[in-house]
Amino acid sequence: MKVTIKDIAQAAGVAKSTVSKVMNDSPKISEETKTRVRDIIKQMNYTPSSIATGLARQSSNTVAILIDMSKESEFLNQFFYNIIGGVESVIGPLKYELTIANIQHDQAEGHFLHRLVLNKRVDGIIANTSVLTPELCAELNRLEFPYISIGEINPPGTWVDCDNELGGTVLTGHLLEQGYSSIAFIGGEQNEPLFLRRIAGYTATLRQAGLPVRSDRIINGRAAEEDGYDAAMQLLQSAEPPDAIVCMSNFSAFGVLQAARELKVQIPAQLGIATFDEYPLSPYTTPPLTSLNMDTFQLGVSAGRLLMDKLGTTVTTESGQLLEPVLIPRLSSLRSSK
Amino acid sequence: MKVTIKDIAQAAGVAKSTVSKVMNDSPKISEETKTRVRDIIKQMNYTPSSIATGLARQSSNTVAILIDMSKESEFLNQFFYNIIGGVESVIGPLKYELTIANIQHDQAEGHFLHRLVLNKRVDGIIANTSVLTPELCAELNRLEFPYISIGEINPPGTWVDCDNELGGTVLTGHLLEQGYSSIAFIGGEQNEPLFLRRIAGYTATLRQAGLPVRSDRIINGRAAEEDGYDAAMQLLQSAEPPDAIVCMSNFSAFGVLQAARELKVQIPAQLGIATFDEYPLSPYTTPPLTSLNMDTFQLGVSAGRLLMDKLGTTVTTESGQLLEPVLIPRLSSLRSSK
DNA sequence: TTGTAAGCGTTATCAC
DNA sequence: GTGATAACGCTTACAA
Repeated sequence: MKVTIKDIAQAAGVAKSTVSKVMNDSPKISEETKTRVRDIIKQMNYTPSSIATGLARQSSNTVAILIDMSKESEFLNQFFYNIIGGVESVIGPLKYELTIANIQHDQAEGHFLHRLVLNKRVDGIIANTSVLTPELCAELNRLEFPYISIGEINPPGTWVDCDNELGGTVLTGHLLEQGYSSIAFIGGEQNEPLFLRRIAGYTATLRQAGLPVRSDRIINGRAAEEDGYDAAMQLLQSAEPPDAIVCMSNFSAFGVLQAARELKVQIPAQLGIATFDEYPLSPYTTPPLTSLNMDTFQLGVSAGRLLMDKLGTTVTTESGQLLEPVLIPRLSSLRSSK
Repeated sequence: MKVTIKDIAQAAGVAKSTVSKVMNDSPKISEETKTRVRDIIKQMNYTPSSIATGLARQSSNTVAILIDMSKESEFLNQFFYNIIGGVESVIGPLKYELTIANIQHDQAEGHFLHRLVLNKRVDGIIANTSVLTPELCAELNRLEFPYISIGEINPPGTWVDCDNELGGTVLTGHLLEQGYSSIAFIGGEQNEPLFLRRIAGYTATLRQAGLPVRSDRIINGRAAEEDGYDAAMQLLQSAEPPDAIVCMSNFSAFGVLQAARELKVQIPAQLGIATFDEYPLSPYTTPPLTSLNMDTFQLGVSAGRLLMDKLGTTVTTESGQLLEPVLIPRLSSLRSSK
């Protein structure tokens, strides 16, 4: 039923190795036999078994994106889906396959290190920092196994990330430009690196503008609607309410919108809102949200390229690993036009 | 460097075949040797090469989800992302890997039939009807290659789908219950199967309620905001405007909200809105949208189960392939409480 | 330029 | 119970 290299060899009256060389377009085979063998290959509709090839070549031509699906917040992030597309767009044309692996099932023996790496099931890995713990990175380094981290990691490791500090700068700067002067920041989790980066940009921008950085204007919490609502309520009802808020996510921002609506605070007149992340809902809230788009597809592209580089498939790769975010100004923060 | 079955055999002083049997927990091996060999395996940190195993067993323990990333509308649908999660959740524990393949690059020789199927790279395939054309299904049937379609296909093929007709019924029924009596339907593409199913439910429900089905109340178009806006404008400014609208998507619905706002039509008092699909934005529009949630994660689970069944890995599978949608009533259609 | 033969790391079929 | 040995389908020196 299935046709193998042997069948082709026989049909063409040549050795298996010759067929193999023809398949790989070796220069040591005469054009004559090449075309002859190729004809037969077409005729018999032969496709080499990638498993056998993999065994012989000691590689699988596959890379994995690791995801922790147990973390809903992470899995549900459409963010990852875009990364998948970005990675695929660079590795696909290079004849690599993409497998998506959930690290959740990975108890002891089922650990992805075994299931995918030692296994030789994949040639390289892409994952974010919550999966790629320092210990894992150390292990992968020791094994000299190629991997790319989404999010900054320690030196020997290669990573890509969105420039979150710049993001904090851009959002804060935008609000300042719009004439807001008392800007709060909400929705970050205390010591989370993501928050720290973003708040750094926020802080630096305020300082540079000669404005004070007040700790009572920075409210930590989850990046969820309720937390955004609570934070906004607290801020807006304080003695000196801010006149603008930078939010960690669209959901936080929606909570702020809700609070403002209830307190009859006019947006953008009395309160400006600008938020990280461009979710599909950003344009559809009332008013639409000024948001900062991080091109996660491009993030996947960068990660894919870096990985392909490591795998020796030469691709022109930019050395910079930080992607610039793009501000999308919408009504929630535009009062200069008034 | 890398440790193979041979190394273990030598270290344990047994034959390779014995080690293999131990790995597969064959009953013909004494507990004694089993534990001895296992100890060595642990010690030497041995993991069998899945490529070699694949070659020997003639299977890859991998299934693919095919996506056409060139169709933005399709790729961007977070819908697919949930399916991925659903599929993974059933095949993962069964030691299958998941690969995501883009059929876009598949010109001639690069066609996925070669790249994945004839290739033996994957043991089974899951894809939606836009990828699984009748010709492809025929070919796969001929090859007796296992595949599951997301969306109904012809007889020999196995498929899963959301019950879109029931969806049409539920949404229309809900609006009727809320006291609306003149219900329009917008956003479907003329002959698209998805639209036909949904409109069938809508039509049947109206008929059953003794209401007329008026063709001027059914407006086709893309499921995008602008189209929804245009359709709503047209309907609401007509001689006999409807008092409720069923939308094909959240985006259509947002267009309707926009139009209603401009025309000062009160929602839900003067106009009820209910829509297919529960996007993250549904709860955040003004007012929040009554929407119909299709559990696409569960769709992936069903597809995964059916495929595992075909691959002989017995899993308890429900025979029904239609998933029931769940109505999430929100303010945009609730006037009975008033 | 083409053919021979030895791997690649498992599994599976028989003997023992 | 355990061990040779032949597949599995392809690649790759090394010969010819």
